[in-house]
Amino acid sequence: MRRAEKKDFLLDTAIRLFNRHGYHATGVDRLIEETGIAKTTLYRHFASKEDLIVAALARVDEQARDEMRIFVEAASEDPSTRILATFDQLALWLKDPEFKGCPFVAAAAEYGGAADPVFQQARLHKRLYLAYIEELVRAARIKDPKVVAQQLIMLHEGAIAYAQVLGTDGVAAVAKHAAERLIGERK
Amino acid sequence: MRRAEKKDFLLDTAIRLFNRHGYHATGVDRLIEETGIAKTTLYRHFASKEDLIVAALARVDEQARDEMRIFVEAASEDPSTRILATFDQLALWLKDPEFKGCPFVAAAAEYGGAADPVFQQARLHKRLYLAYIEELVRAARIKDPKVVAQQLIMLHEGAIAYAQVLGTDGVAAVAKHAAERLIGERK
DNA sequence: TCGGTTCGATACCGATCGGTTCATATACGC
DNA sequence: GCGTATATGAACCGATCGGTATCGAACCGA
Repeated sequence: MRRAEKKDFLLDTAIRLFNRHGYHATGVDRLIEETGIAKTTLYRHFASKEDLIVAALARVDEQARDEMRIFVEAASEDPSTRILATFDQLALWLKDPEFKGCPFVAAAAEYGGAADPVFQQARLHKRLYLAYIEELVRAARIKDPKVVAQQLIMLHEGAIAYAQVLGTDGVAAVAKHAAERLIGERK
Repeated sequence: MRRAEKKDFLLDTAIRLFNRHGYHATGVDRLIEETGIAKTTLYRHFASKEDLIVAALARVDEQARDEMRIFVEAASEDPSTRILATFDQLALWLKDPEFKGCPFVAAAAEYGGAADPVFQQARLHKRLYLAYIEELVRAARIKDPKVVAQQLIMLHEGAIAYAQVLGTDGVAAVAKHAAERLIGERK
């Protein structure tokens, strides 16, 4: 395995473990045991566990927003339909057996200091996500795009939290119906 | 300080520390240092840290739902207005400088196993909260009360997550406007 | 083939984790 | 006033935490 491959393998495994057990609960020893990669190698790629977490979040952010963008663009050309398609992509995520709630919200909860790099990375993701949704809303020529984008994000986040604690059955579809009501007759 | 007082003091302090730093990150040693109560005494009241967490969550659940019920009943007699009042109570919570996101969602994230007592306590709270909202929706004679209650819960949870990561300014009001749209013309 | 350099596995570091043991202090029944 | 039961604090437990030092192996151009 090459250098860069090892780094990616570490990150992917870390993401899996962090999602499954949480950030504090996932020890560095566990990660090196799971990957078979030496601790020294890990610390050559990442200065600290915090650094690793930030890198993992950045990777998840990139993947998640890419997948969403690709899905939405493939779903439809109609701007309003594209907005609703975000909830179909959400449904795919919730159905994943590895789904355990939003990694960014969890990270923000475990590293709550506003100055904490982990928290800032989580906030960055949400900002970028919000900006993307707002972009979709503007494309649909909906009034008050900022407010509507916030409301759509809330439906996303709410569906994720609901699914995490109470179960995923039909949650995304229910959120999608709410979104239809929010963006309908509002141009 | 009497026995029962010590137990309450332990629980209240634990709740504060758990909210501020997370569950794994808050050590038992830190809690006993903060309260000045001996570790032996703590373990006489609670069998384990997990037991303490469950008790803390149960206490927060009780307090949160009581406060919401009292606020809503004082706000109005009109069922629809009462539904919207839940977002005003939410606004109060978000404004609290100690606010750090939903303690139950955080607990569910850190103790993700569905069989984990901590997770089950978190789920119990959400179930009771959902049941209360559904009760309000039924009182307002709104169609599809189960679905609408789910959507309102999603707005609550979404507003909480949004506020936790991106800031609290005006979030509850924006969620309230979305709720108005969801329950309007739907009887 | 050699000398030098980078790399990785192991053993180890002090600190802290959740939890327990035990000896002492205190309160209370007789 | 005395003996007993209970509550307490402090010292301690093995395990694990994030992070390092050491030392041998693999690899490099010459």
